[in-house]
Amino acid sequence: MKKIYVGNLSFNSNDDDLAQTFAPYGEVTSAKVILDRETGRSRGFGFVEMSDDNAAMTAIQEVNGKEIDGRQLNVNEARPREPRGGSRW
DNA sequence: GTTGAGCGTT
Repeated sequence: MKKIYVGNLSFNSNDDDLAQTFAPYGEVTSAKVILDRETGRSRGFGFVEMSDDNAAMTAIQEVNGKEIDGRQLNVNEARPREPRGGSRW
């Protein structure tokens, strides 16, 4: 399983659009466009998870730079998300 | 427009 970061997304993109973008390259197990928690609008980036690592890496190479709605996607392996939790737990 | 969320207190 590979986690992929997708940046420079069009604000018109949503979770499903993201899934469809990667679907041709392998099994997309999860796709999510990050929305601004306060406004509910797109933050311009998202994450995709694929079950097959090499399919994911191929997808990264193929989708990276892909122009969508006039913007070129910035795709690469995602970095780990900071652990959740408040200042003390 | 660039690396995810939330509860709720130090």
